[in-house]
Amino acid sequence: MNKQSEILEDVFNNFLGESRIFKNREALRHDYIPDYLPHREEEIRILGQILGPSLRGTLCSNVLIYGKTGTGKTAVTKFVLKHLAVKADEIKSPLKVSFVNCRLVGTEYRILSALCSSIDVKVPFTGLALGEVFDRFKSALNSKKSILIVALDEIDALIKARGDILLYELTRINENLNQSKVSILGISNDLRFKDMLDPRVLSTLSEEEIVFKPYNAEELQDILKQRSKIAFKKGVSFDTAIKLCSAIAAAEHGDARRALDLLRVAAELAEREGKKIISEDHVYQAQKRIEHDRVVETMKSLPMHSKVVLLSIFLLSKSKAKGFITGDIYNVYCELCEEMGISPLTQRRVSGLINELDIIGLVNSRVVSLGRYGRSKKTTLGIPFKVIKEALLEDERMRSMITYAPRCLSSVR
DNA sequence: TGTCCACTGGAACGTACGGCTT
DNA sequence: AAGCCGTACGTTCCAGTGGACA
Repeated sequence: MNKQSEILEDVFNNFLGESRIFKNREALRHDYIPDYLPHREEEIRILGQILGPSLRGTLCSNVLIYGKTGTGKTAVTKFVLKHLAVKADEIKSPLKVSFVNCRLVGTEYRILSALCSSIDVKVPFTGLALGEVFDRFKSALNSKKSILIVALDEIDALIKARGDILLYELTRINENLNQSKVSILGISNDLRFKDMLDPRVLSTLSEEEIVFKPYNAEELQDILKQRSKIAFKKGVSFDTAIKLCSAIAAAEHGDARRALDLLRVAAELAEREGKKIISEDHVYQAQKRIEHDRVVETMKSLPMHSKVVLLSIFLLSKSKAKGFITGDIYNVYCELCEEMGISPLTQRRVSGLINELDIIGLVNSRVVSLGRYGRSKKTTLGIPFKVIKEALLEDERMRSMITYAPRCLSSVR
């Protein structure tokens, strides 16, 4: 066996052999639902009280659950629904529960077909009109006496993509049912979600509301500690890593998902080094890795012109100037387009593209007035220069332009 | 105090395209 | 296959604007 074969042999054995760190890697994934959810007793109790009446066969109120990402909305809901289903089974109550993630499921059709399958109605993958599926759903409900609790996770994705027609129909469904009843539980992390709704839908949907507050650093620590006990083997040292992960995540909106991701990636890095100690350094490395992956992923999905706009801002950042107005960016953009042989969009459109880049966090822009010199948006890169550079290098067309020196740059204010 | 810059951002409209219905 | 519809993306037009400067 030569040297290289030995190296690979080592690497593979590392994976095949038992992990030195992980006992149960899954426990650090954010979709893992543990038996106990720290610091969510109050929310669990409230949701339980709202859904409780369904066990007696009476209709319970519709609920809207709000909160930023990683505040435990989905976990608490799944936890309560799981216990509710178990209890219903115990007392032979005709209660059914259906949990659908609107963003993952995608289309209205698939949401409806998921609801149908939860009450044992079979519908084809495709081919039926929406109305037909809805009718089958209703008649199936009408043919038996039951209470159905429909949980729609990431409900804002449904509204943004399709408007609130399906939601409207769902909130009205009880008017046409005489045997069964349907309660809706909506989960949203977009706080402006309510503004997008038809007022009639909103008033029906939000009979009850629960708001999930972000976790603070101490609460995040408790969550990580609890998961670590399940995830890591004995003798693995993770206390300092947990403190740092919690502090980082608490500083950014108290997102438990973020904290768990950090810890998981840090642990994987430690594992790769064959260590049993997850150090602060591993956490910092993990932070970089996650940030890098996020930027590369978002950039991949960007339309070409958005990439060119981003490249323009990147090239401007290379020069000393700080904060560039739309006119400057547009000049560089036009030059790049010419150089790349594509026809440029209008300034109005580019201004819109900058706003879109701002929303996804790749750049920061704000409207400023320059007095005599007019009113414009000042834009800067929203993430470290190096990260953007790495991400741009992964795109073939952008790679060749990354060293380009725009002619118009000397005129930048 | 009024002017005027360099845009912003809303609105209406055009075009291309994919999916569904007929 | 043809027609229809909704959506995405882009253009054109234009009223509105904050504040430096004359």
